[in-house]
Amino acid sequence: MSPARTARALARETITREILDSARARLSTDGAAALSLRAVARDVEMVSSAVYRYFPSRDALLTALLVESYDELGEAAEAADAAVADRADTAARWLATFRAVRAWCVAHPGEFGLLYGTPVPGYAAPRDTVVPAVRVVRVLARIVGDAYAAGARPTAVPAPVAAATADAPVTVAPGLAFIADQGLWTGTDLADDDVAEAVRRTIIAWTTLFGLISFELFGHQVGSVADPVTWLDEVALRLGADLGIGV
Amino acid sequence: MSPARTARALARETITREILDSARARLSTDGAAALSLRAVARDVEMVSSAVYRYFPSRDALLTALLVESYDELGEAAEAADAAVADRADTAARWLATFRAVRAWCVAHPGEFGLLYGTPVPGYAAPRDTVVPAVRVVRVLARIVGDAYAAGARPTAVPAPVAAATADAPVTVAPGLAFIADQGLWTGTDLADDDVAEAVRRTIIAWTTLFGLISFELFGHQVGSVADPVTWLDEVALRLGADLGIGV
DNA sequence: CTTTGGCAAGAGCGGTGCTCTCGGTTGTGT
DNA sequence: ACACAACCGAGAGCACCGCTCTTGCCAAAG
Repeated sequence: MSPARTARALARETITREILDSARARLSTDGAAALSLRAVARDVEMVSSAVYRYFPSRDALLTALLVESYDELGEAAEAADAAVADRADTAARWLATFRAVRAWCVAHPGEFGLLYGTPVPGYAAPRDTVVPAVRVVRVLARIVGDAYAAGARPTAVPAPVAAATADAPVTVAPGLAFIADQGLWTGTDLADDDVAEAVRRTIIAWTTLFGLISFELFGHQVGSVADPVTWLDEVALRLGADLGIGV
Repeated sequence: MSPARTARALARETITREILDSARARLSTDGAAALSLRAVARDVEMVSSAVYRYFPSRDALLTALLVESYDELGEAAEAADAAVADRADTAARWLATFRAVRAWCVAHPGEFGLLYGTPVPGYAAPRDTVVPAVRVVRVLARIVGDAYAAGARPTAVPAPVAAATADAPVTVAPGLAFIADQGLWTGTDLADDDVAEAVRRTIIAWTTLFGLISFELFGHQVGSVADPVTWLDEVALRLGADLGIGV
């Protein structure tokens, strides 16, 4: 960017990219926990110690991969939503987002494992990763908000749930605070109860979507789901219908 | 068992147990992928090569841990269901099972990572693991079957879902073949459509339960869910209500 | 032209899975 | 009672890993 594109800066940029690409390739074959800095070094034909000039530690490399992957996934979700021409067709946007998220994860199983799988043992993701991490659920929330602004409403709470949670405290409250912060749901004249209900179901939808993909990629669906693609479509429809999307 | 409890056989049994226990402890601290045979050897105060007398490879040790953990989790689920005195109260059994599954997973995060997290890179689970692996979902299916035998029915399919899947092939068909095989849902005079719907929702329920626990244990709920325990209760109620459990 | 600093290379430390060999112990058939 | 076989723990060794430190080269900046 700013630091005068000298030959040296350019070379550094190129090599950094090569390292990241090789690391992501290794991610899919070896898994995040077993990501080997030496193996990456061999791939880019450098000595292992040289890689440390670009990333001060294996953890730093992991963080870079984490941010890059979260951003790619979020970008894919946002692009899929934005590609639906009829902005009022929230059902189509909802389905497109579900499909795009799954498609990215299936195309990048290694990165998915890094993002949502077993945490890498001695590694804790730094703060920088939370913003890109919520991009996907932000897309979902925005679609819900648009649907409600257009008059849609969540379906009624099932009677037993309503009875059991009548005087229970709202457990999800801090939950999607950023929804309010970022004004995703302003413009909707929802009652507070409807907002709470919508937040709950949005979180459930995201949780289920993650469960679907995780089961598929980690091999827990063999013999129980014939076709993951149509299965995901159907579940997406059901979750959307609960939210009042797609009437 | 049968092979005459000689002093040697007894010692072998004891040491095998010690190795397994140490390995499971390490599982929680280091993660499944980084499980080090040398580390468990140090824990049981043996030389690493000696451990190979008990498990021919690290993979064999992993398989043993996998089977043992699946069985423990399945046992916990079955015990929770069985502990509900009023067998007709399927809602209570449903909730108890959800709670027990979560409780076991929270108490055994390392084992959970092994069972449901990122697959260990060079390791593929052998056939022996599929039987214990389905015990949990079997418990859920049995409860659903009991509810339907007592007259419960799944709630109506949301209109948009019904419309979209009207002429779509059944994608989940082979799915819970073992439900029919093991006669979990005999005694219910369900229409074929209701059976298909119930199978779908049972799978969705299990998928969502897994997603909930995974998000909680892997740190994707921070800031979005205040109290995982009451949140799980509520989601369990909702999923049960969709299935017609808990009217 | 000199100095600063980025960068590749290599040696070295302690860790890993796994194999092989060497004695000592235990169980068993004669 | 003895001998043979099976078993088992210890140790050395191989090739790999992440990471640190030192050395020396070479381009960029003054």
